[in-house]
This record gives sequence, C-alpha cells and structure tokens, in this order.
Amino acid sequence: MTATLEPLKKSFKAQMLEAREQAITASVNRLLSEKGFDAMTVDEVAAEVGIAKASLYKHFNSKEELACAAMVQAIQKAQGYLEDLNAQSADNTEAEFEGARTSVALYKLKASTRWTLQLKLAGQMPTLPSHNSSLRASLMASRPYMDGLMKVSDLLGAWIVQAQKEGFINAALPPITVLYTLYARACDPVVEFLKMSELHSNEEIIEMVMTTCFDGLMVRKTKAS
Amino acid sequence: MTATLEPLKKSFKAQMLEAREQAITASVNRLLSEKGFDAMTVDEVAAEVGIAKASLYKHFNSKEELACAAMVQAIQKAQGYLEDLNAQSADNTEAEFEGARTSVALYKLKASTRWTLQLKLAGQMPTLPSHNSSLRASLMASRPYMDGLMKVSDLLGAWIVQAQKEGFINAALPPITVLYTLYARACDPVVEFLKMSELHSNEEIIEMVMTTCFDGLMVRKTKAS
DNA sequence: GTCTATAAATAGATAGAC
DNA sequence: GTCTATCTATTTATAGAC
Repeated sequence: MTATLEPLKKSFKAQMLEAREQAITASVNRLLSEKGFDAMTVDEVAAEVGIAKASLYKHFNSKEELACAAMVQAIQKAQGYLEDLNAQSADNTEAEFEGARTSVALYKLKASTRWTLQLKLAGQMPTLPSHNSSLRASLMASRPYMDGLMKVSDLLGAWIVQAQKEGFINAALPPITVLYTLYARACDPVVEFLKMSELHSNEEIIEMVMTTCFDGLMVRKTKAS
Repeated sequence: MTATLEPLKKSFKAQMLEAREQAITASVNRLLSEKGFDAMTVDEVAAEVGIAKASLYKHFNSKEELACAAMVQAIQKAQGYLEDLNAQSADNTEAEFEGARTSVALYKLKASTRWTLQLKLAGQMPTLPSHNSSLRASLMASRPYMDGLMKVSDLLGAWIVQAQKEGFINAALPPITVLYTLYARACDPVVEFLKMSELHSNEEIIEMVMTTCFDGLMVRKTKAS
C-alpha cells in the first residue's frame, strides 16, 4: 500500500511546493509589472505573499532568481498563447474575405499584440528593465527564459516575414525592427498614460494603441483618394 | 570704481556657479539617460563631475532635486527647440509643393520627433522613470518643469490639431493620444535594441522609427493600388 | 564651497531555533 | 520550510574642519 501511496504523497508534496512557488511568482509578476525590478523590494514580495523574507530565500537564492522565475513564467505563458494561435489555422497563407485581402499572418500578429496589451492593462506584464541591470544578466543566463524568448521570436518572426511577403507588413522594415516594435508594446508608456487619464476604457486604449502601432499616426489614404 | 566692478564681480561669481551647476546637470543628464533615476547613485554623479559628494549637496538638497534640475534643463531645451521651429514659419497652414499636399504642422511634428530621437541616440535624453517613483512627485512639484512641459505640450498639441484638421494626422485619434505617442518616442526601447544590435547607423534607426511611428507597420497603399 | 569622515536608513541575504 | 533576529553592503544625507 505504501508502495502505491508513496509516489502520490510525493507528488502531492511537490504540487504544494509548486503551488506555493506559483503564488510567489504571481506576486512577483504583479509587483514587477507595477514598479519594475529595481523598485521592487524582497520585503514587499514577502509581505504580499504572506510569508517571511527568509522563507522566500529557501525557494530562490536571490532577488534576481526570484524575478527570473516570474519572467520565465510570463514568457512561457506567451509561448503557449502563440502556439495555440498557430495551431488554430495550420496554413499561414493569404486569404480572401468579402473581396478584401487579408492575411492570416497579419491577423496573428495583431492578435498577439492585442493579447500583450490586455495583459499589460491587467497588470500582469512584468516589464523588462529598460536599462542594463543585474536582471538582464540573469535572464540571459536562464535557459528556460532564453528558450521561451527564442521560440516566441521564431513564431512572431515567421509571421512577420510571411506578412511582408503577402504585402501587408512594410517590407522596407527589417523583420527584426518589426519584431522589436511589437515587443516594445509590452512596455509602451502610452498605455499607462492613457490608463491614468481615465478618459478611455481598456478596450478603447487597446484599439488606439493598435491603430498607432499598425496604421501609424498619419491618415491612411483610402482607395478613393 | 568698485561701484562699477562690484556688479561685474558678482555676475562673474554667479556665472561660475551656474557653470558648475550646468556641468553637474550635464553629468546627471547623461547618467539619467544611461541608467535611469533608480540605478543612478549620487556617488556616481560626484565621481563623474569630479567633486565630493558633500559638495553636490551644497548645490542640491536631495537626489530628487538633482535629477529634477537635469529634467528641467532638458525640458527647457526642448521648449527652445520647438519655439525656434515655430518661429521659422509663422503660418501654420497647409501648403502645396510639387503637386503633393504637405502640412507645415505635420512637418514640425516630424522634425520634433526626429530631434528627440537624435538626442536619445546621443545619450542626452534623460528618461522619465516609467513607474511611479519619488522623482515623479518632485517633478510635479517643480514649477519650471511643469511650465516647460505645459509649453511643450501646447506647442505640439496645436500642431497635432492643425495636422488633423488638414487631414494628415488620423483625426480618429484623440490629440492627447497622439501627444503621448510622440512623447513615448523619448523612451522607445526599440531605439536601444537597434543600437545594441549594431546593424544600423543612427540615421537608419531614426528613419525606421519615424516610419513605424508615423506610417505604422502595415504597408501604405499607394494611389496605384 | 570643497573636502574627509561619518551618520542614518534601507535592502539584500543569512543564522539558528522550531 | 517557516519564523525572528541579525548581518552586511550600499546609498542617501550630514557634520565639521579648512
């Protein structure tokens, strides 16, 4: 009996541990989103999780590791979303809907960006420190993070190239520039400014940022021009 | 004789003081641009200026005041640039050049944005802390900063409204959204990413960011479409 | 005003009991 | 693993001589 229960017991214990660490990374995620790595203190994390600071250090060896774990969780979440999106329509080809040319690749890029903005507005997007910091080094050294980042970049990159081939994304822009421009939406201060102004709903903010990102500030000449 | 020299002596002394403080704000400006407010330490500033830390505190009462002075200098520099730009062509009206419609207001907005990006690439654009920090409060409380910010916003705002009226800037976007989007170029991480990649010259980076900002990521349909 | 030396406060990390 | 209490390093800020 113990022979069959032992593994279950172990699994349960492991699950508890994982749940606890999940709770920690969730708090870190939120704090990282709210104030960033430098301004976030380990005391705050401990207070928000509801455990002693020393207990935190039993799970993670440093503040960097702590933040790293949260970033890994976030990037893997993004990877999961993108892979689901990719699986929805296997064929990455141009399509025709109601006489208007559309692109599955472009659609996916827009959906990803919207998803990012939603996460950001929900306070769940841990912002990378814009300036070089100790966190950067830790992230670079983290296999799971770099793996996730590479997978995400590959997926987005493929859609970018595809959308450029199909004539939807400006082919004069290097794909890497387009990629960075999309990544930058994750730390777009416009979102926060507009949110603080309280003049617009989250949906309106998202649509405005989507417009400035994909259509730009200038008017689009319609076919009637 | 002393009666005529005294004021000169005083003025000279004041000029020295101002020059010293100018040197300090320049260093702060650079460090603020490089690492941001949180990561910048007063020790670093003192070391870079070449004076003792205690001497710094004779000029400024706190780290916030120190950074504040640098930000005021920066915003006033921007204000000066915009006012010069405004004076160059008094009439903010639509124009016709070689059969193509152009807009003086749009031209000014683009010039301002280019100027911002150049400053940023030169490492002279002190980045506002994206998250709430003690610096924000100090800036809000600083009359000269708020005055400068308001003047800058008024100038840009007028050009935005004008360009929208003339049909060059997307009128579906609230002017404040356009304003924030332009302000956001000052802390655009894409610029830094592209600079780090060392694949493009500063001019190329600027042109790419100008394109993504004003034209967006999607292709523009030419009249031939 | 500038310096050296130091105070005071904060934050990352650890010791050791339970 | 969790806690309280503490250590250590860093950083903002100041005292006091010159």
